[in-house]
Amino acid sequence: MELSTVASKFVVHWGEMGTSWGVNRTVSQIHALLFFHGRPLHAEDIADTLAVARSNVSTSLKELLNWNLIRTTQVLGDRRDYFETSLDVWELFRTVVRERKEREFDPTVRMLRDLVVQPGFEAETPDAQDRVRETLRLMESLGLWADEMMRLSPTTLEKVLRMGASVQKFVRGDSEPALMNPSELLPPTF
Amino acid sequence: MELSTVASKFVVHWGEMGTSWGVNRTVSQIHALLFFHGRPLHAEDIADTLAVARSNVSTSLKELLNWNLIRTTQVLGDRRDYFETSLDVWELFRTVVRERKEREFDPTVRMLRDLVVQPGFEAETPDAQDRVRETLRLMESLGLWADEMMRLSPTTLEKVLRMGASVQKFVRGDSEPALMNPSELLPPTF
DNA sequence: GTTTTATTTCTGTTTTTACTGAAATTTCTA
DNA sequence: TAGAAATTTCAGTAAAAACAGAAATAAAAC
Repeated sequence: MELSTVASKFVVHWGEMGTSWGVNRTVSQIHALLFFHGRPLHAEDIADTLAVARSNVSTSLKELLNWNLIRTTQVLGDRRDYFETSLDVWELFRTVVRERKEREFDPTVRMLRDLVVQPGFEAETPDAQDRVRETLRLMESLGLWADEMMRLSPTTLEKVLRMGASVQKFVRGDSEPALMNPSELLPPTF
Repeated sequence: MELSTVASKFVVHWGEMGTSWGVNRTVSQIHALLFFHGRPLHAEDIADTLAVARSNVSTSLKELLNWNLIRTTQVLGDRRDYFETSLDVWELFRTVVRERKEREFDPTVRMLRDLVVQPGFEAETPDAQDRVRETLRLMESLGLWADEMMRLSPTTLEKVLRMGASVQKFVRGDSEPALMNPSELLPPTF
């Protein structure tokens, strides 16, 4: 498959940023490709389009599956696996946040919880103890908040965000606050 | 300087996580050390304590300065530079968010803005166009929101967070919503 | 202005990560 | 169940990042 200039720019940039987002270039390029293309692709197609080794694609797809960012689909009369991603950016966003929280955040919270109950902890200076406890408190608040937010439906999440930004404009007199029906805060499963 | 078991565990873990947070081990270990220790240290002291090369510390300190996570201080009668970090976790948190946003987020927003006005863009399928525009929209909302949030004082920021988590518990009937005086949402500079 | 002290820069090494291509395995098909 | 098609694993290579130690530079002291 041949990429248009626009598609190519999108995919290449996403790939470059991927490295600073904690995944390698190929992984984020593949995801960008699937997202932009909008329809399922099989591994070989991806390898051709991005000009990377077939095996590299295999590894990267497995990683994307682990991130819950893609899923496999089947095409009638074709035994190959096809891969697709959600086309809803907000859902993708939620998935990324959830996964990154689990990998990059939760382990530290556990470490801190562990630390403050260790026998040696009380021997540290009171100030150091306070700082560690404060760190734990911050991370726990943040984690709790993120969990709640990620529980919201994409639509609601978007509104909460816009409201958050607007509340402050309002207090500063820039505009009216956004209106929102609290019942929308109910999780989508309700 | 000899680290206690607790301090060591804190520093080592922070260093490990650093790699998944986009900075290298030494950089985040140094920051963890300065934070835990709570008082200014000079480069050699840091190198000794962490058992890394003096030159490595020099590079890492420069990077931490770039991140605005540490600053230099002077000690009377000592020509060496001493380094210290803010001891307020919330302020540190704000700094990290601000910096990461600038490096890992804003460039992509610019790319997307650029993309949607490129001549070739209209030639893409309507669905692909929509997805890119939606991505841009999401990132712009998120960026705006983050900017607003990071403008708040640490104390207020903490309250907003707790409130955010509590609103939803309330709608689900778990508890009363947190109370908050809207005037606290005024930026600290007011 | 020379010596001492502190810091940075630079070069080469080590370590880690990403990737390729081939081989092995699995899965389907006929 | 043999063969073909698709996928994964693996071993080796390439590329990138982190780091050490030496050399160079800068800053202060004498």
